[in-house]
Amino acid sequence: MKENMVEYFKVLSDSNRLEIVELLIKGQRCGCNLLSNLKISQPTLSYHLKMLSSVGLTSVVRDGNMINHYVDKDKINEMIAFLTELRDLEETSCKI
Amino acid sequence: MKENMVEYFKVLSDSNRLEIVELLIKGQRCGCNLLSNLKISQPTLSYHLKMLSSVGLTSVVRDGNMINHYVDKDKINEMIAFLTELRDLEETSCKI
DNA sequence: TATCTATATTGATATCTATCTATATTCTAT
DNA sequence: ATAGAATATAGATAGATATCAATATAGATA
Repeated sequence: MKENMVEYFKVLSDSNRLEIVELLIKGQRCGCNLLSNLKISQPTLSYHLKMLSSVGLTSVVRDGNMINHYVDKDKINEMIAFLTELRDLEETSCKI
Repeated sequence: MKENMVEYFKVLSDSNRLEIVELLIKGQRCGCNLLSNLKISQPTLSYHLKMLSSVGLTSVVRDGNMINHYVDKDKINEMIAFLTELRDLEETSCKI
């Protein structure tokens, strides 16, 4: 669980990738569409999309020439659950 | 807001730092205490603690020789709020 | 089959990151 | 004032990261 979180945080800790997720969460899009909304080259976009899918934050579905990407909201929910549990960990006096 | 999130994600995207946050969230601790719970050198710990506090995820309070660190739970709540809003962004048909 | 479009890969590179050892600083207490 | 403990800084380094231009691949269609 925690190792997954480190991966998710790492993948979301880039402004272009976070932007991509914000675009995709509203509905699936192809790379060419994303490209027109970002200021990066096509190979760089391809690299970021691979990072996102490599940890499962996004998945793809082919549609002819285009490959549509979409966000796996379950992964977002996992992050929310993790942070909520973290926040709610009880204080203890056992520190050693 | 979003730029803050990129920073928070970046800072939490390291297993040692996430471990530190998990330890601190249960109550404030000094560096020497953290050190005994981690497998890193003292300068490396100092570096990580600085990263955490530089984005405001932690703060410090001096207690004699020791410096106690604690997590700012408001920042965790900000992350939860951001991810929740992200997840709940409505789908639209306007993709361009 | 030839070509066009969308996407992926390669190779290069500049910058950033995590880590260490060695040393310095800061504060307390003797 | 000196010594000890906790913490910070400096300098070095191996490895990771984001980026690009150039090129390759895959699928659709004329």
